[in-house]
Amino acid sequence: MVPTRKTPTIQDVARKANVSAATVSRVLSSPERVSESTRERVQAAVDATGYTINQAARSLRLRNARTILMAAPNIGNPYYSIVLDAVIRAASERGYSVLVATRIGGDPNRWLADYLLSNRADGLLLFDGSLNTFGINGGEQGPNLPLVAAYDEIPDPRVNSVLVDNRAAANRATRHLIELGHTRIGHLMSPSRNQSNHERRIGFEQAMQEAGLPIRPEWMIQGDHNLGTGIAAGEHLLAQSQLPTAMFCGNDEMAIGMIHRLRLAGIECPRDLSVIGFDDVAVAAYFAPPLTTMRQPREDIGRVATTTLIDIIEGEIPAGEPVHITLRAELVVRESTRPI
Amino acid sequence: MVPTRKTPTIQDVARKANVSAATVSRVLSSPERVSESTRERVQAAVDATGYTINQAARSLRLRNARTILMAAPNIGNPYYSIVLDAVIRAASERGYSVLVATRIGGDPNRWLADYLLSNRADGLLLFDGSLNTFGINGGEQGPNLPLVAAYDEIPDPRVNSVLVDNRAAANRATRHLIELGHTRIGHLMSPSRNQSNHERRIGFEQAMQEAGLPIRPEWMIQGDHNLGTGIAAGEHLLAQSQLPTAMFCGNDEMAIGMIHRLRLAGIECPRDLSVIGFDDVAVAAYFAPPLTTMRQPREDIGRVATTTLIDIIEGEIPAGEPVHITLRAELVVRESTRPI
DNA sequence: TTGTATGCGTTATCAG
DNA sequence: CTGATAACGCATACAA
Repeated sequence: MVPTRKTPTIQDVARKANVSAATVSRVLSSPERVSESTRERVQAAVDATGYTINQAARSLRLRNARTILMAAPNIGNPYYSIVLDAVIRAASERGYSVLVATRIGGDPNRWLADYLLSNRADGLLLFDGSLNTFGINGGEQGPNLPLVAAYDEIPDPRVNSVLVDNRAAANRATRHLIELGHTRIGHLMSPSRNQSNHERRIGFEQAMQEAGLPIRPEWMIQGDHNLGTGIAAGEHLLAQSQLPTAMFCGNDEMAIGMIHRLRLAGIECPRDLSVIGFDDVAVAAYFAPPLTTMRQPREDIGRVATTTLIDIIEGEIPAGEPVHITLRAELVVRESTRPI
Repeated sequence: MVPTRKTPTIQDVARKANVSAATVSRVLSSPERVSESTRERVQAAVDATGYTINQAARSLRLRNARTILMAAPNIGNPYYSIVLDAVIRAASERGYSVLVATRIGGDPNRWLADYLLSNRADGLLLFDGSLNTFGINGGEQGPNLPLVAAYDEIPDPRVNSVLVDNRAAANRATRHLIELGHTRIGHLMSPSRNQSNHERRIGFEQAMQEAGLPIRPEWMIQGDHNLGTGIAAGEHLLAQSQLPTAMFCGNDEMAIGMIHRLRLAGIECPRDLSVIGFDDVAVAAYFAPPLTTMRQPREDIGRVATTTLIDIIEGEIPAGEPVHITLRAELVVRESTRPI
C-alpha cells in the first residue's frame, strides 16, 4: 500500500514555483495582475502538484461557501427531481454547488437556518410551502438571509419568490372542460396546506362561477397529491348517486390513480368521464388514455429561481425590494378529455 | 433597516459565559469533559447569542466536511430521485449533508475528484456507471478516496460497490415469461454502456438457453432507457414478419412506450403480447395494464450505499479490502403478462 | 509586479 | 476541569 500523500497546499505550489503563496493565490483568482512569466511558472507548478484549492479555507477566509441549499418536502417526488436537475445546471454555470435537504425530523425552520448561519450555504431555495419563510429569516429583525421561495404562492410579500400562476392555470384547466361542453364538473383538490394549492381551488371555483355553473360539494374531494388519494377519490365518486362528467385534478398522480380506480368499476375515461390533470409528469403522455394536463414549467422554475438567488447572493439584485417572478403553466390537450 | 448583526462566534459565547473559547468548544463536542456548572453557563450563552458553529472553520481545522457527494448521470430521472431521498435520510442520521452533482460539461472524472480533494466532500456516492472509477481514484497510486459505486456492476473489483444482481433479476424475469408458456420471447435491451445493463441481457440469454429457446436477433432491440426508444421499439416490432408473444424490457419506461405504440397499431397488451419491465417505477402499478416488472430496491440501494460510505469515511470499515454488497430485485406480477 | 504579515473561527495539545 | 496557544489553508492590505 502506497502511503497516502497529503493533498498539496498553496504553499507547496509556491515553493515549487519559487514565488510566495500570495502570488499563487493571485494567479488563481486574478491572473491579469501577475506577469506572464511567473504566471506560467505557477501554472506549471499547479499542474505538477495536482493542486486543488481547499474550499474550507477559502470559505472561511471569504465568508461564503459558493454553495446553495435546495430544500423540498419530498425529493423523491419526480416533480422536484426535474427541478433539482435544472437547479444543479444553473448553479454549476455560476460556479455554485448544490446541497439538498428534505423534510425529516426536527424543527425545519431551525436546521434550515443553521445551514446558512453556519456558512455551509450562501442562500436557500425553498420549495416547501408549509415552512414559515418568515421564521427562517429570523423574523422582523432577522439576519435576512438570501432566500428564494419557489413553487408556492407565498403569502408573505417580503420574501423573494418564483412561482407559477396557479389560479390562472386552474382557471384555464376548468375552462377547457367548460369549452368542451361539460357542466357537471368536479375537483379533486390538492392538499390545502400551502397557498399554491389553495389557489388552484380558487381558480376552479372562479371559472365555474364565471360560467354560471354550480359547485357541487360532493364532487369537491380532498386529496393529498399521491396515487393513493386518487384511488380513494375514485371510490368516493363511485359512492355518489350521480357522477360528474368531468374532473379537474390537482395533480397528475391523483388523476392517474382516480382513472385507474374508476376503470375497475367500468367507468372509462374519457368515454364516461373527462379528466384533466396538473403538472404534466413524464408518464402523463403515455398513460392510457394520454392525459390532458396543465404543464408546469419545471425547468424554468428551477433555473429562474437559482439564477435569481445567486443574483441576490452576489448583490446583483438590490436587497431592498423583494423580487416576485411569475411563470405560466401551459395547457396540454391529449386524450383524457373530450366533448360531452 | 436594522443593521445586520454579524453572526456570533465561539469567542462571543466565551466572553458572555466568562470562559475560554476552548471550553465552549468542549461543551459542544464533549460535554462530559466539562463541569456541570460551567456547562450550563455556556449552554445559556449559546442560547442567548444564537450561536451556530462555523462549518468552514470546523472543516478547515478537522480536515473533513461531514458532507458526501452523490453523483448521478441524470438526477431528473425518477429512479435516482428516490435513491437520493434515501441517501439524504441515511446521511442525515449520521450527521452528514448531501451535495449533488449531475453529468454536465467538462471532464467528470476531474471535477468529481476535485470535490473530494478540495475538502468539500468526504466521500463519493457514484451512480454513474459510465464513469471510470479507477480514474477518479487517481489510478494505481491515487489518493484512494472514500468511494462507493452503486447501481452498476462495477467491473473493477478494487472499488467498493452496492449493486443489484441484474443478471439474476433478468433471468428471473425471463423465466416468468417462460413459466407462462411463452416461447417466442424478445428483449428490448438497455443501453450497453455500462455493465449492469449488459448483465440484464446475459441473464435473459441464459434463461432462454436453459429453457432451450431460440434467441431471435430481430427481437433483440437496442433501447436507451427512455420512452422514445420504447416507441421506436414498438415500430421496429411492427415491421417484423412475425411478432413475439412476450417481451422483456430493460426498464419500465421503455416498456410503457412500447406498449403505447403497439396499442396504436391494434396490438393489445397482454392480449396479444405479454410485457415485463424492470425497475417498478411509481406509475407502473397504475399504467394500463398495470405492469409486471422486476422491482429495484431503490431505498435499500440509497441507504446501504450511504451507510457503507460513511462507515468507510469514519474508518469503521477497514480500507484494505473492498466491500461488495449485492441486493436482489423482486418479481412483481401484475397484469401485463399472462399465459400464452 | 511581488512579498510579508495578518486574520478568518475552530479544535487539539499541552500546561496548570 | 480549564486556559493559553498554535495551526488548519487561504486571500488581502500594505509595503517594497
